[in-house]
Amino acid sequence: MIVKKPFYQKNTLAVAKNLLGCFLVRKIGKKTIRGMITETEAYVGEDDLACHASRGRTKRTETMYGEAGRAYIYMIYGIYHCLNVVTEKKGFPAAVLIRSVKIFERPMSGRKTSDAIELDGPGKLCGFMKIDRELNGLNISLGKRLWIEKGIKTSAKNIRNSKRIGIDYARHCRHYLWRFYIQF
DNA sequence: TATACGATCACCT
DNA sequence: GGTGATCGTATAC
Repeated sequence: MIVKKPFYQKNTLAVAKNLLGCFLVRKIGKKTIRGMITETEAYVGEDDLACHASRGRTKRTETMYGEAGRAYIYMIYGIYHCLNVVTEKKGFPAAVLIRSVKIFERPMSGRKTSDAIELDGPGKLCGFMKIDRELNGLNISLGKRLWIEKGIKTSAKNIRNSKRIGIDYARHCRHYLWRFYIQF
């Protein structure tokens, strides 16, 4: 079941938690890759110094100011891409960074190991799923090329939170516990 | 026009 | 623990 727009219009911290256990789906031609979201981070508004929108509305952050349920994808360190989902009301810049997914199905038939593939890190995730800025602004509630489906049930018991990664420059905001991950 | 740096990762010690 | 890769973006001049 494809996650629709109202899901993304809620409070960003709630969406970040709700996305845990959902499936991120990427369709490339006939191939479909489906991975369970295991780690997210929230970036909320211009007052959040870790959020790209803290420097105001620019060409790059324009997508974050748009309607909920769009993909905000940017390049980082010249080599990697990061995938975010835009949340909350149109005009309010907020998004959830998808940091990690776990893929259970085996990519190659005949492989003996049934180990899940851990895509632990936004750069690795985008690399494996071939997500780049070409998909920036895509409406992911339509179920075309990239979307999210309802997944396993999670509860407060198996959701953990911590400080966000790699944003030590964000003064007091770096202390916010806006990173969420699943602990089974 | 020029410069500084980043929501990362792999590899090094 | 630390560092280099590598380029788009923001900001300063």
